[in-house]
Amino acid sequence: MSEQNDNQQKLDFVRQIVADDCQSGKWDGRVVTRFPPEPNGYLHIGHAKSICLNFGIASEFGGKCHLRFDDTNPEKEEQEYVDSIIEDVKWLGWDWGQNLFFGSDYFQQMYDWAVELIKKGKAYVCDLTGEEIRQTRGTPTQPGKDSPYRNRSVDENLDLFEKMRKGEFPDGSKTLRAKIDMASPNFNLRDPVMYRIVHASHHRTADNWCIYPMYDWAHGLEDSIEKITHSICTLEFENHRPLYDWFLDQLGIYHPQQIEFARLNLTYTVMSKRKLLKLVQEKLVAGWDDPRMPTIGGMRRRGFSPSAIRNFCDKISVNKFNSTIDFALLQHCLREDLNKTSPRVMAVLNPVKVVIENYPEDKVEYLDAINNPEDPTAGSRQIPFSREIYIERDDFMEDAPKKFFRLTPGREVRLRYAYFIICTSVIKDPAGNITEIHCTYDPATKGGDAPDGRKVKSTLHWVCAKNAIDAEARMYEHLFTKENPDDVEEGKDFTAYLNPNSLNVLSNCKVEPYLKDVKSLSRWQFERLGYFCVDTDSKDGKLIFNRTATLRDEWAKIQQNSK
RNA sequence: UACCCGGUGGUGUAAUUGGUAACACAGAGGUUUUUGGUACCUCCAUUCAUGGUUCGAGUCCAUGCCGGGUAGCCA
Repeated sequence: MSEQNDNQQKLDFVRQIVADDCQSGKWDGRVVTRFPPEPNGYLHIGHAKSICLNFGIASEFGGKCHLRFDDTNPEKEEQEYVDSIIEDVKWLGWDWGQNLFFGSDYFQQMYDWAVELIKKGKAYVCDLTGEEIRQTRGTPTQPGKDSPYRNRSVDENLDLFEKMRKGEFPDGSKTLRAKIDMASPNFNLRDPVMYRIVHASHHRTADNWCIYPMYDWAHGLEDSIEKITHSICTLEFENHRPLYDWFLDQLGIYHPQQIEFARLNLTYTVMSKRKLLKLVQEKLVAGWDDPRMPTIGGMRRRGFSPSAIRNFCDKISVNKFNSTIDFALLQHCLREDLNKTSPRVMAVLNPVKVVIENYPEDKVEYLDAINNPEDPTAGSRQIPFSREIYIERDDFMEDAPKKFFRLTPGREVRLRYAYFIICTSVIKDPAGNITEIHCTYDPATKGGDAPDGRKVKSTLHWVCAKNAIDAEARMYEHLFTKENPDDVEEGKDFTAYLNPNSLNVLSNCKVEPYLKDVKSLSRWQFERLGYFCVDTDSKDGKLIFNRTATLRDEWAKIQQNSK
């Protein structure tokens, strides 16, 4: 058993079940879980919760976790999704070893078991149309009606089922149904469909099959074949568990335990595949990996690290009731990791030129800058300094309120790793916009400390004008303005709450020359601004950064509160 | 109005399984600081309601209230 359990750390209810089973020897000490995505879309942060749960349990209890594609619906599934899912799970840092499986590999076995159920008189071929099945299913308060085909003979069922498989019937003309109880209070037991006829080519089995198993029939069999011990799924399958159990019991085959947990909800985001697809299709975002999307691909491109996501999944734990996690918790996990791992660098997003009047015209000197104060092994680098530099426009105010500590006429501030400067004058264009700020510097403060011990209230980041590299920064905010975009008013849909400011492109940024050869997707902290990640669109000569997250910002809070 | 599941601070999870509500996030205030970052400190709930069992209930029982899920030939 794992260290975590030896230490008697709090176990969530799923892990508690697994721990109890290990203790009682229910599965002979085996722990086998699985992550079973349908390859019909991209993975998102909600899937990450499930992935971390299943792979996490396997690794903590010395078991295995299978990656299994539940590919039983050829009309929706594609190889492209299989590839992206594999990439995403790997990126998150999980390893399934040899245990990569596909539900479609079990089609023959499933078929044979269906035949067995027919022989036992537990399944029948039904000629009702979809509409008729719906009409005879009954309502919550009324039982359904038996299908007129319910009592066909075993031989007839066997014959018809074989013909279904051979392609002798058109799509939708017949189904194979389990013969259970049309009066069951649980709809799932009102003679559920096991097979439907679909003449569609499957991404793996091509045209070998024209009948495809339904989820309820297929899923338990897949679990059984793979000798899964704990089949963990989301809450909406709770009502399906009796059916999961029924199929396995009728067949008398290996029977895993299904356990349901609540799916993840996050403030300011939508999680359903349908809604995410709509955002992509209607071009409300740039694609599945748009950095504003909660998809794993989007988050990767935004600059999230796998460990930030995994820590987040640990912290939220799992439970059986619906809850909505504050986006701020995700952000906290992100910053916690990025703070420790991201090299610091200086970049000016919204530049204004500063001329240091008493600094020699042609001089360039190199100053020592620490790469990461949280990580001594990250070392330091040399940054160029000269008479003209850029600072952030927001770091200067002509008429500053008392709580503004930054540059303002007559006040001394520090340029990080460089010198103290004092603003002496401001140059404006005819329209009144500031074009240059003139300052003087104190040569004795080189490196950022005054030998006489005098202090300054603030430190500014800057970039040497002569050596600066141009860059673009894509500034992101929440995709939605509303905490719960799913909570819609009459006549609106969730897209009504899209944040018009969710993307703001700054194309005139200046970054220090150290960033010349950055690698795609590398993560940096721009001092005093936030964490940034090199976008996949970034090229030599055209640097593009995505703002992953801002730093916590006291000054922004003060401004906000004074409004 | 059928069946299933669930209710602990603003949010998310804990509570030695009946022993006197803990941790984290958010928020507020403060200390430190060459990032208004980081780190650190302080403050912020008597557990949906009402009854009951008990020396003792967030934990057990009853009733009620509230929330979620379920009527695809989707998963």
